[in-house]
Amino acid sequence: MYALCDVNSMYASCEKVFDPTIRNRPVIVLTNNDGCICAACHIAKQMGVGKKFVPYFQVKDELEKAGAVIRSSNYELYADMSQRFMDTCTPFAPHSHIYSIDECFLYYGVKYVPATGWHEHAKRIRRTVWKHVRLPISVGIGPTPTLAKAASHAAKRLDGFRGVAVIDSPQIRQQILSQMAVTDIWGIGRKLGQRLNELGIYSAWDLSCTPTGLIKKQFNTLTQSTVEELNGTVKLSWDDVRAPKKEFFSTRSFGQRVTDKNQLRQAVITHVEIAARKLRQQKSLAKHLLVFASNSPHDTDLYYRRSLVHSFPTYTSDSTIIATVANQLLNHIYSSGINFYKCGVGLLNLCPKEQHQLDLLIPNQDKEQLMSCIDAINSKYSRDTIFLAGRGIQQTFAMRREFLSPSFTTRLSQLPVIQC
DNA sequence: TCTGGGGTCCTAGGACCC
DNA sequence: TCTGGGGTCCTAGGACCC
Repeated sequence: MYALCDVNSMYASCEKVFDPTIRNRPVIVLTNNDGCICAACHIAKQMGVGKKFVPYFQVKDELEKAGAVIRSSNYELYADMSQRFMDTCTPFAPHSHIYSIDECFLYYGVKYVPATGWHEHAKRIRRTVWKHVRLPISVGIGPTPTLAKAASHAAKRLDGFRGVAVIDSPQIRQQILSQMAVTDIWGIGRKLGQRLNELGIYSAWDLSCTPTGLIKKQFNTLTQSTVEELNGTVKLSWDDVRAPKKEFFSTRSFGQRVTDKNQLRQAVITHVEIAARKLRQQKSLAKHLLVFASNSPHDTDLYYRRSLVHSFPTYTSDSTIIATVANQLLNHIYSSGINFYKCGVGLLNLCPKEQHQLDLLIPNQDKEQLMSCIDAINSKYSRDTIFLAGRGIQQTFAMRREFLSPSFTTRLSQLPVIQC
């Protein structure tokens, strides 16, 4: 069996943990640069405000009228709370996999059944997370990852489940899938949903009843696997769920437009550090580096976007080597007179470090010890303890975060204060 | 006054080669 | 001069997820 533990409105819930004054109010959290809405607590949802990913300025008045509390994204807080959540969930199963900042897959193997039964087990996970971390979660359990996802959807959205759903019989499977739209299924988005609707397939249950042959013919094997998973056949094995990433990106829009080459360079180097750290964390090496920068399509009719790909002579995960190349590529990407709005880097074409074939003629130039030393120090203290000088000491392109809450759990100076 | 997220994977199509 | 097949590599853009 598979379980999916999922924090309800993660960012909004994190904001409420250390601020009792907003617990009974609608809370909205914005994306980077306070651009769009990215989370709304259940009170906001009930009031019908806080639709995900609409630009904030477009709904600002509406939110004000509803008396909503607005918060900027506080990733320091969410990342720390996420860690606590994961640490609490993972001991409940022999295998676990962190799927995203607010979701965690648990895998129990094929035969295992908890002594208390699945339902009680799920409730225990939920209660424990609430007790230890004060975050509300949903737990969905099912025989395949896709059904666990569907169960978690039911646990969160459907009446009568109260945060816990277990798909352990054909009846309950039908009951849940019939109440879900096809687009509520993991892997079925807007476009696929439209095409399925045209075939008369509206609910998840409709899809599960569609012959897989037809789906394979009209769509692809991936969608076919989804249908089989809905019917209880495991197509996404535990290894698939945990498959290593094939590329890593770090990109961000600026708080203010950037025109200065040096500022753009600092941003790109920052992204190199972030992407390279992810790469090393996965114990992978990259063959290709992509660097891009662009203006905003909203600013002007003349959309400017340049991206370049560099192929390293040998696979690498060395931040200094990657940064040097990124810096060179930037010379061809930068153009004066452009109001840059976004930039980023990608590390592509990865291979596992232990499978890497060394080149007979090109010596390996990765400074592996230096990189692991930097990673060790930065993970022990702060990400910014040791960094490449090219990133700059005083970055002037900082994000706009007008409504930022304190980093309650990660900065001594911002610890919550209880007044008696 | 200004304000429009971030990440990963896949595919179609073009360029080029033999 | 035009045409044919098949392969690789690269790029842009689409689709999906949170």
